[in-house]
Amino acid sequence: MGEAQDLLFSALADPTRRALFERLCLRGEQTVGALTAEAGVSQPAVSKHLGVLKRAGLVRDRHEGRQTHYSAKLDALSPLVDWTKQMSGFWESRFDDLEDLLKRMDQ
Amino acid sequence: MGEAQDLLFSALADPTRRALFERLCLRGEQTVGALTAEAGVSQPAVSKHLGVLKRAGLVRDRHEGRQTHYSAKLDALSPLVDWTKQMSGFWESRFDDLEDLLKRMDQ
DNA sequence: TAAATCAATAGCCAACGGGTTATGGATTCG
DNA sequence: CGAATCCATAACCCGTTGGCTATTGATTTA
Repeated sequence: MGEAQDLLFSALADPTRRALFERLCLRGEQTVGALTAEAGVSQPAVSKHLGVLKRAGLVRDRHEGRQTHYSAKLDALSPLVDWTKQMSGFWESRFDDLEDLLKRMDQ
Repeated sequence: MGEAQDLLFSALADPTRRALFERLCLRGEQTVGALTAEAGVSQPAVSKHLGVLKRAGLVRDRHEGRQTHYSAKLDALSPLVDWTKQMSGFWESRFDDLEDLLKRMDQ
């Protein structure tokens, strides 16, 4: 099915990448340098991971001078919620609340 | 963090594997042969994928004579719901209902 | 018992993914 | 202007992964 879905699931599969996304969710917008400082891998590695997250729609970037700020796009998680809902079968209504919230989160 | 979480996310990353799991969710218990018939890959490949899904806790197997029946373990998805909840930050209360349901589903 | 079927394992191979260092372009600072 | 900083890209390495065929063990069927 969805190419986007594939990007989403495989983007979240890597622990380092997931940690980056988690950090962005927890601490808000961060520069590449700040993320690199705690990532445990090199700056190019971080940049590459951020690229993958961006293509999956999980983050956005904002350029300011020579530095790039990244932030999480929480609404990108709704396809995941959607999929879980389909797998689970029933309970649509219970998920719908969350999905709406996610969609309203960033703009 | 969780080793189990890693297994879960990476198990769901592969499209073929996700399709197998989806089929088990949708159609219920299936033999390896039945799954192979529509998987588009060889029987050994299907067996290997099922092994990965099993180690991630996403499926269980039941041996009956010379054939093995696999079925989805829906409650294995709750860590995923859990994680999404954490990323979303707030709204725990809205998720709690679902999580309880998932946990009660199979045994 | 012999033949056939089912599924798991073994062994192999090509492709991919995540890591590194090196480099370059853009921007800020002295 | 020259030096330093920030980040992205390039080039490369190597371990992992997903696929295949061949085989084997177990069970059913003839």
